[in-house]
Amino acid sequence: MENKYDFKVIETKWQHYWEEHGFYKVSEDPGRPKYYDLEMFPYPSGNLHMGHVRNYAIGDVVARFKAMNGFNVLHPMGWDAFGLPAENAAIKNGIHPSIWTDTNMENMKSQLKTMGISYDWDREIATCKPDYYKFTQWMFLKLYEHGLAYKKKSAVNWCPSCQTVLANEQVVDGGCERCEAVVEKKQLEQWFFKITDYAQRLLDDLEMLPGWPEKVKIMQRNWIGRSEGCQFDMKIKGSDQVVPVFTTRADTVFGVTYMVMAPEHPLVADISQNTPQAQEVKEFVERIKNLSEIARTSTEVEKEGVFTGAYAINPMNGEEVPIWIANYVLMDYGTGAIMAVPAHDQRDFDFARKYNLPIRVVIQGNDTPLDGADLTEAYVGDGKMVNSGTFDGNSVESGIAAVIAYMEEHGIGQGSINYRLRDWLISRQRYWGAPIPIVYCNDCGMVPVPEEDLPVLLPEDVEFKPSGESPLNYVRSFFETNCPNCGKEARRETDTMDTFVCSSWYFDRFCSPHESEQPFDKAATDYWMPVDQYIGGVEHAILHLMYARFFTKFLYDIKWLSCQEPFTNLLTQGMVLKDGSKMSKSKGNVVSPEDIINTYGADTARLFILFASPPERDLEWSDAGVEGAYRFLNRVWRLVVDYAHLINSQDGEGAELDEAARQLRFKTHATIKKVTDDIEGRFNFNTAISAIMELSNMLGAYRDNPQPNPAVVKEALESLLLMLSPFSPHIAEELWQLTGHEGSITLMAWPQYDPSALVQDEIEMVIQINGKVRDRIMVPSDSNEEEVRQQCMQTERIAAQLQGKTVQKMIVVPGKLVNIVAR
RNA sequence: GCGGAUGUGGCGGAAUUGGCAGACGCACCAGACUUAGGAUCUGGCGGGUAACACCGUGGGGGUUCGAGUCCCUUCAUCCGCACCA
Repeated sequence: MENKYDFKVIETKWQHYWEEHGFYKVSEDPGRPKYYDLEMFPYPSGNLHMGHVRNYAIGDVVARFKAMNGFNVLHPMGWDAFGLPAENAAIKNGIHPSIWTDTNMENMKSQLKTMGISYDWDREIATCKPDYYKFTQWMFLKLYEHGLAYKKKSAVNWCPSCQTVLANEQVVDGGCERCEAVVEKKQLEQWFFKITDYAQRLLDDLEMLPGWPEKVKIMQRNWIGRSEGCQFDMKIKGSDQVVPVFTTRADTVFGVTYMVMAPEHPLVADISQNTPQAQEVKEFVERIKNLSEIARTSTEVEKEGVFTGAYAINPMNGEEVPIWIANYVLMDYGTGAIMAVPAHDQRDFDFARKYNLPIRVVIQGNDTPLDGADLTEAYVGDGKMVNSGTFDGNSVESGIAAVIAYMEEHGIGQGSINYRLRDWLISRQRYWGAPIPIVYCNDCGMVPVPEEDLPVLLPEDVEFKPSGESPLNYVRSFFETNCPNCGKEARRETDTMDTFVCSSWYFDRFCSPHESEQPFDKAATDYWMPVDQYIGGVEHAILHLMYARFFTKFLYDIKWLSCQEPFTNLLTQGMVLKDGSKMSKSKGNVVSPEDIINTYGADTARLFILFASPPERDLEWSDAGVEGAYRFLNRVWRLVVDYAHLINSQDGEGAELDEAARQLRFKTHATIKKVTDDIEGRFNFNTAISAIMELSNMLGAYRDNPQPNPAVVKEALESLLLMLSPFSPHIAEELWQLTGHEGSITLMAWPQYDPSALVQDEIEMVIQINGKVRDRIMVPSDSNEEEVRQQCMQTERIAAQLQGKTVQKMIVVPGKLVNIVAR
């Protein structure tokens, strides 16, 4: 046959056809159910990698499948286009970040187009464009207006060699990702978003997300880290000062033998003043301050501390206990100070043993020694309170409640909840980001830029410092401005926003990407939001997904959005591996999507990547596997070509089906059922594809039939192409046309199975003896249990096996098997 | 240390509700076609055996007529968090 599968011609042809006919452009249509299908938009690094291909192939199957099932599908794509690599490229190669980014976006867009994904490109957005970041700035202003954006001095990661602040994610193993210098801590004025105000809702509303992987929800729960306890004040002996402490173990308050404050605690200098320990304390604080984040907080580091010379008073029993400062107490959790109960907290125990501090047992477990001196480790289990005055005899649980109640009654302290979650530091001392819309005026102080003055444009003409320091600090025309309030000379904020801010609301923007006066049109988000299916890498399980949820809740609160959660269903796809590890330049195991698409075509690339593994799991790249996918598409091609004469004739309509034809029809409908269930119910594209392969195999074998039934073949082939089309759309289009259909397969309805075709006259039943398969029989599918029992005893093999045995029991699983229990 | 996941042929994987372990694909072996084959088609393919028997889902134990699937225990690998009071 001269008609060969020429993917290059076919793929180009249909990509142009789809584009010319605007197939994937969508608008709101109240008459149809909507479906918002979204893949995490990429950073425009310049080239697609296999992880992208996998992500977008998965998303495209969902989009095409839903469209064929009658949904009005929104499937947009854009660019998370601000960020450090562009700036590094500028420093290294002298290319302006905007040019570098534009070039990359263009390149990746054309690569995406060769994949044949059903994007509505009219909705393309890039977060680095003023028409977008204008509204990122608007988001900032709204948060500011509602008291959720604030500035405070904070310890940040500082790279002494690059002379700049680094984001947490830019610190790799305690060093700068760019120059590997050891990162230091530095106190700087920084902008924060008050995500902690939403901690409880972010936690509670995880319950509203049954469509999210449990794993991601657990990670978020742990990250939020809610813990219930109480907070109370410890008075400083001989002073009016008090130090609040937080504990989850109020029941152990009578076991307090010392107190610990974080070295950074603001009262440390005060209380140690005029004590013999003052100098030692000062030195210790200095030393700890200069440690890197890793050296400071790692569990590997041995606990150490110094006595401050001061004493605190336990409000429950009036006892005086020494106040220490130690490296194991952190300033930014709880109150930065703890009551130490070495008998019942392992960390306190370790510390107490090291510095010979007393250990007093106040919870008596079954075998807990009463004397702290006999303990070998802290006792953290349940038990009865002892040495605790009137509270003795309480269990841990009732003791906690009783002590808190007592504290509240006597004005000592109160029940309190702490979160591990911290406010979101959004300042970046970088050029390539959305400028923070704030002006500093000597008279008016901090003044937000009025909405009508947005966007605060990034100046184009800047000079990049080799040190990495933000060029914005040197652009007078940028930072010299007038106060929006009083008109006097003022200075503009030169920090830009973390790129996670840009990606916290882009899914809203996709609903109405061309709005110029507002971030999005409420009618559009009311129609499209929330995203029905969100797909991306699990590496965003916490940061991006938490920030996006926070923004959505905030926009809901200020009545801009009608949904409280942005993503109804979440699919976290696994990584693409080669030789057992993640593809990376340093390992030299990178497979380029461009090469694969050039050699085998997009249909093959997509098919392989979806077939090789279920989406959530890691996928091992295999060149041989790609060959296999390519061969399969070639087989389908030949199959259709071979049958072309048959299906173009109209013979055989309504004719009686022989056994072979009935089997083929059964397989067709069974496959439709299976593929539909696999895609819709559980996103198992690998098994869906294997089912399509089975149908194809059966159709291939049926070619040998001397009297084929054209109607049954036609139905089988059409179903095959329809089911293949979400996975490998180009070849499906071409073969659809080749089999005499007008128009595009993309617009066709998903095939429906006919339950009556799945009814069989006879079914096979397995016969087991003592749980082992010994024979199989065909029985009429309407046989009752008694008939099956009779029949299975009569087969030769079963009769032989049962020689000399007594049948004790028979278990019949209708339609499946019979198990004969014989001894 | 805590939390989570995974473990099935030579390989990727399937078995969806406790009911035929190994679908589908790759690799491999044999055959057909052919000047040729790294194309295509047909057949085979967990171990074991002449054929049965028998053994087999990381290891050990248990529940059950029946376990890859449920329970207990243990090992290995990967991921996340990591002094969170």
